[in-house]
Amino acid sequence: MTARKGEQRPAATLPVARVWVDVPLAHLDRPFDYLVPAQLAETAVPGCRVRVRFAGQQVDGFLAERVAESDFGGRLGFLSKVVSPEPVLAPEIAALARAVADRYAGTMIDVLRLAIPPRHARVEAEPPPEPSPVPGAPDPAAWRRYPRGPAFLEAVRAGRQAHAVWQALPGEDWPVRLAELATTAAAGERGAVLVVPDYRDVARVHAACVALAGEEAVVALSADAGPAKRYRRWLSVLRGGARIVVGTRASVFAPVHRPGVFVVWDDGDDLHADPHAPYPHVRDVLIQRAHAAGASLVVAGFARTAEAQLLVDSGWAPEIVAARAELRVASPRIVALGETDFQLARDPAARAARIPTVAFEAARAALAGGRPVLVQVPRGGYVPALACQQCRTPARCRRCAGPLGLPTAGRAAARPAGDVRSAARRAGEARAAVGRTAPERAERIGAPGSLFDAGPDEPARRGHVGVPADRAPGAGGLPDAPGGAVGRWEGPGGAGGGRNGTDHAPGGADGTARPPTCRWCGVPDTAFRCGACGSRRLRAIVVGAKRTAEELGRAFADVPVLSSGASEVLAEVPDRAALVVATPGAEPVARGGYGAALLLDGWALLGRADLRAGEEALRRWMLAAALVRPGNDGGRVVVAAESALAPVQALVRWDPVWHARQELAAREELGFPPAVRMASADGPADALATFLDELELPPSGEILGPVQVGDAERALVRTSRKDGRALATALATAQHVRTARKEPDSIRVRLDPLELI
DNA sequence: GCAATGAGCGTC
DNA sequence: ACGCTCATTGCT
Repeated sequence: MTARKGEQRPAATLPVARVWVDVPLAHLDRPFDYLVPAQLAETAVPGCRVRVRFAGQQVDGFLAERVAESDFGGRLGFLSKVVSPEPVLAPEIAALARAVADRYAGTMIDVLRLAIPPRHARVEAEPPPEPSPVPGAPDPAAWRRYPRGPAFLEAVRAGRQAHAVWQALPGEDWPVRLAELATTAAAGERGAVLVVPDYRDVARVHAACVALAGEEAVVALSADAGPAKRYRRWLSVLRGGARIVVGTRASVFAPVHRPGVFVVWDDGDDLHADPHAPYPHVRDVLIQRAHAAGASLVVAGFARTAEAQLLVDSGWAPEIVAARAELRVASPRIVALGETDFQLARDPAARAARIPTVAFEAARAALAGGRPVLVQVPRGGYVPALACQQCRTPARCRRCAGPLGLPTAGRAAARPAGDVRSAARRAGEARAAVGRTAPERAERIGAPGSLFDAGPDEPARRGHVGVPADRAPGAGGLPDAPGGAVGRWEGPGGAGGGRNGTDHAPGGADGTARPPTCRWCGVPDTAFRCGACGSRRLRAIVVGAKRTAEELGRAFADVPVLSSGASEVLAEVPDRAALVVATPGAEPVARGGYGAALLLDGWALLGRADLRAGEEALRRWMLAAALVRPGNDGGRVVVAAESALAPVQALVRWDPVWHARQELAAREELGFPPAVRMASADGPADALATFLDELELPPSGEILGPVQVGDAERALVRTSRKDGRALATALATAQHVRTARKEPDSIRVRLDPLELI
């Protein structure tokens, strides 16, 4: 397949190959043209892997397309070699990768690295699989518990495009529901991609799909398989053998033929955010892909994210939720125990474990009935944040609403407030809040003209503009706003004096010498006052529930204790009396359902220095509580958290929709994603400063920070949603400039990063 | 005044 | 890791 030197002649037809070269430089993120030598005319097919000479080096690349002529002015080189004629880059995936790269201010080749697994020559030489038999459509009966469920399945069956945000009932056998969706598509000779957080979920959903659609129709793609196995399975999808793909995040790019339905399960799980550049999120990629492919999409989970709520609010996706009557039948009985309700059990052993009566009794009853009891304990290693001493609402910066923390010696506290710039300020308007001392600033926060005011270019009304489901989710690429423009965003106090708006507290916050400091913008807050209850006292969140769980084991001395966590994760536990201690995300499934669950990780989850802390706590609680039997079958859940808190109320009432609405409203008020588009930029101080200087932001653009993060610095950049595309373009352009200049330092850019501190 | 040499740069 | 440009050097 190698072209020999000297005697090269271009192919007779379509002699020009457009090639994505595998170089890491942002400013080279475009195809380069090469001549196809006559002897490679047949093998140099669109989508194949090639090697080309690029700047004197041999580099890998993907052949995007063959065309008749080039518009390059200079002399073209020849392709050096066709690595393999296998067309691994399907046109659909190429378009998707381009859109994802643009959405995340990254490069095509970075996305292709995520999308296309490494080649394995021996596997490629194996004969292609037979197309799998078309399965029959499954029985949609279980979907009748959800009013719009059967209609959605019917749309998938008929090959119509439909979107949905689905909240599963507690106890729902969701792997089987996902298998039904996939098999319904496969029955119509369409493909399906089911994306789940981890390999345990892959195994469960794969088994469910095999049971419905047959072994040959389904393939499991997850990173834990070796390279040969991985490539073989992926190839079987590419070659049309398997119609249903079950996998973890990278399978969003699986080259299924004629995709009919995409599903992301538990979209709030941070495993759905790829840790490799350009850090795409499964939900975003599937929204884009479903739209481009005319396929259906389900964003699913027990809990609902603010992002999913936005899809509903904008009219992009109708919701699939059960009626309250169904929920009453399915839900375990859930109670919350705050500190005030914390009545210790009389039993001496339980007393030693500091187990409240209600929890102790719930566990005792379940164990007496021969059923396992789930005990959810926090993982170690959460960064302690500051919260209100009195009501434990996380303490937030009054200017940018970032999380407050205690500065470690010699670090973030030193950054002056003057580092904060906004596009508006650059344009010449002096803005009020910048560079003032804290009390002065506090006075100004609620006033018009603060940094958080919606600019003149923002839409005047809050709210969403609904669009028909067949409309583009965003102009020309990934949906900047699924369903178009979303209303304006404002900071604290923007509209009518919000939560933290009018505080003007004298005196120190907690009596310490070092004032609490915002982890985002670096501004110290010498006059903290809780926005929720008005208290001026702060506390650091501390955790001790792991020990509680151990002591609980002693309280039930004759019951076996099983443990599932970071070191060893159990998939399933036997259906008999046992204490199952698990960290969030590692809860084993109990076949008949747990008799009870004790959720002891409340403060650790709610106290995380993360804007998603509440949503994340609810998500993890619901995942655990969903494993418990219905209340009328004795199922009990006890959560150790203050019942006044929104996530706790949402759990007790099993109302993920109510919580998601609140969460989204709060993000709109505070100026967090998904209400705004935000990016983080990390790098050495000097390089970052230059990078930020050169950013050409849209009018709504604003820079927070930088603040010190470890050895480097981090800034946050945000714009309104409608300027999301412009933000990504600005960041990409700034990266192009840097790599073109051969700057030695690199700046890491992430859009809408999940962890924002 | 101009060839010989080398560093830097773009990259088809 | 090549081949191009452009600056510097050294010789007539």
